[in-house]
Amino acid sequence: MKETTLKQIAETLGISITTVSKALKNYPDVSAKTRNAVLELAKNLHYTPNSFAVNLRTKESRTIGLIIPEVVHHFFSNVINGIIAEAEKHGYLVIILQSNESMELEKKQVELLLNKRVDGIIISLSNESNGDEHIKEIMRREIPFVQFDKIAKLIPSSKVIINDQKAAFEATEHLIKKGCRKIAHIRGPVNPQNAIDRFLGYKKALEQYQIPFDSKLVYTCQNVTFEEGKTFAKQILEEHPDVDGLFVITDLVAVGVLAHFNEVNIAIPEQVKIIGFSNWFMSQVITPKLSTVDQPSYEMGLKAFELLLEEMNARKDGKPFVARTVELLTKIIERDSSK
Amino acid sequence: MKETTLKQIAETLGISITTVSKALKNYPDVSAKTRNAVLELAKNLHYTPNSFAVNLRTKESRTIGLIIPEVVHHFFSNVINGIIAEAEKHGYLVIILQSNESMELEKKQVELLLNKRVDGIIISLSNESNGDEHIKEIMRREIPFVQFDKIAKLIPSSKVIINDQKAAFEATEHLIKKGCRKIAHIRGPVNPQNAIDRFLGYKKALEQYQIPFDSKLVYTCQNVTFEEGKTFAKQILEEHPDVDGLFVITDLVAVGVLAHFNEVNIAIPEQVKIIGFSNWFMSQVITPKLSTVDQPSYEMGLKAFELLLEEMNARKDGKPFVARTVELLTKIIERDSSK
DNA sequence: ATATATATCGAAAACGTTTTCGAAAACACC
DNA sequence: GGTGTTTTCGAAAACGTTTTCGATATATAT
Repeated sequence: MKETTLKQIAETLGISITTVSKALKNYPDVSAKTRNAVLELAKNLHYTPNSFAVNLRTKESRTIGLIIPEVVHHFFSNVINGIIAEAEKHGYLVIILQSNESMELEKKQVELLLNKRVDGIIISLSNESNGDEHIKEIMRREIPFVQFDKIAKLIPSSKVIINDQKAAFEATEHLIKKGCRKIAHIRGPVNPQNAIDRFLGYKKALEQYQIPFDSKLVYTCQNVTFEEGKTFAKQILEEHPDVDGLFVITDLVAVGVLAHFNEVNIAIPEQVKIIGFSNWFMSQVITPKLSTVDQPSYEMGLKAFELLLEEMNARKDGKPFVARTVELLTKIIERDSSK
Repeated sequence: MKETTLKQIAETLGISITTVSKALKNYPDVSAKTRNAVLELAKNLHYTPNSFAVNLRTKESRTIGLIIPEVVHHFFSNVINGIIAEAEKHGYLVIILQSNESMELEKKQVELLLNKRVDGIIISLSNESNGDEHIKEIMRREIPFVQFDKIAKLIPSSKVIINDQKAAFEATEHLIKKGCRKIAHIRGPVNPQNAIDRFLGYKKALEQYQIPFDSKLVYTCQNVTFEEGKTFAKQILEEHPDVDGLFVITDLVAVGVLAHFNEVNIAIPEQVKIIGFSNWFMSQVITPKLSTVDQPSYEMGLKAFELLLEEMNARKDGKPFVARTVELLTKIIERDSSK
């Protein structure tokens, strides 16, 4: 029941371990005869190289690490999908860790991956995190490293992002063009770059169309949940019953808003028009169907791995590597909630 | 920029590698003085053991493999969540692979994981798969192995399941008790055990309440998608306009059904009552809210890892190991679609 | 025949750790 | 000062692979 090794093959064939290894790896300096003998015996014994030994020798494991805030999340699970698909295509496996939006956990997990000596790391920062020591440590060790979506701008790694500010601008503009004049914004938490950028985009759109900005109309999520959407919907109705437009940080929260509005019979889109962000699946299923900003999640994962692969290959060949930032395009999707 | 090794520490301290190793692992046969010297130097040099070498020496990697049909799936992403949370707690990392419901891919991925020499494997079978050679190979090699949800009954590994037949029975019974007398069933694909069991549960409930079973009322999914739900909804209305109850293999498809019924203004639950399966998040968000069967997905992941850990530990200690099957409880959730 | 080129092989080092086992040193006791 | 015990250390093997480099052996050319 023992695993087959090069040694065993060598001994039964009466040749050296070296030759067996070379035969299996198609080195030119082994005769066709011995090569065939080795290949056949290896096949019969179901030989597969011991990856632990290969890792030690070659100093790489063909495994990368991925840290994301939440697995159960339409956007992130699509990204995961893109990453593992592309990674598998290139012979890499993916270890997935979840930071639960906690900086402390994220720190531990970076450490775990570094100790594990993965060949590269892809990360989307937790809301609490922003280019802290553990992220810098990755750069210091020169581990191939890609950030996506929630990034630390100042860390000079490769990045895959969308233009959050532009997308938010367009979403807000969409509401304005539909006739909204008093537009509230439910924004994400204070820290994450994309929440900030989306807020700025919202503000910029108001400016451009000469609608006065009112900070009272901006509500800030803590946990970015369905329940928060419901709560804010209620609060908005109480504090600003004349709001006629609403741009929400993400569909999950927007759906919470819709749920509450439905409960209290607010007419949508007649009284209030709503647009979300990220194009979650359920947004096309809810009544009324939610307008949103489409974000190419699968493609983001794919690109993130591509960039990582670039860096891994460059470093292997000792070539200089310059970080790249890829910006993917978003698209306004108009549905019933803003008609 | 080189990594610190035991050798370096040993040389700068003028002692042997052996002693350094022992000091770091708290062996009793090293004096307090040398131990402290080692510990301090190790800390200063940021020493972390080279996991590749440790893997080779100890023959374990503290990494497990997980193969699931689809990452972007409410049920499965919750399971992933449970598994990686529990694994991390016990110092294990998780490599995730996705079979895309393809047996061919699943086969390749099992091979990948075996070659990688993971310490254990957790799997939920693809629809095309059912205890074929690649699964048997895992057992043959005596790799710790747990199946969950979509299992091959005849493979004697540990398993985490729900009682699909009983749950389906209860779902159907629920419709009957609400007054339904002509109940259709949209079932899953032909192969998977849980689709079969749910179908059997449906049939059994009809029998028990003396409602004649009619195979014309059973529709079989190919891909288990939202679109399929819409298609079947249309088909059912055409072929059996007097259907008054509908039990659907999973919420995603049931939501598709609801979407079509909403479009053509079928009154739900008045004309047709519907119940789904798995309690997807969106089911409480759609109008009308979908009744369903709650399935403890996170807990399934957690239990799956627990069982795997049991086997990994037993095998490490050379103890005999007997596979266990854990059955988790389901619960009918009554919402508006079956009121 | 000699010299040169080519084809085929294997010894050995290296990757960095863990663990066994024996040796040396220190201590205790009478 | 001899004997026995305990403490502390290190040599060496082992895990299984990859790769360098030198050694043969064979073929080619002069």
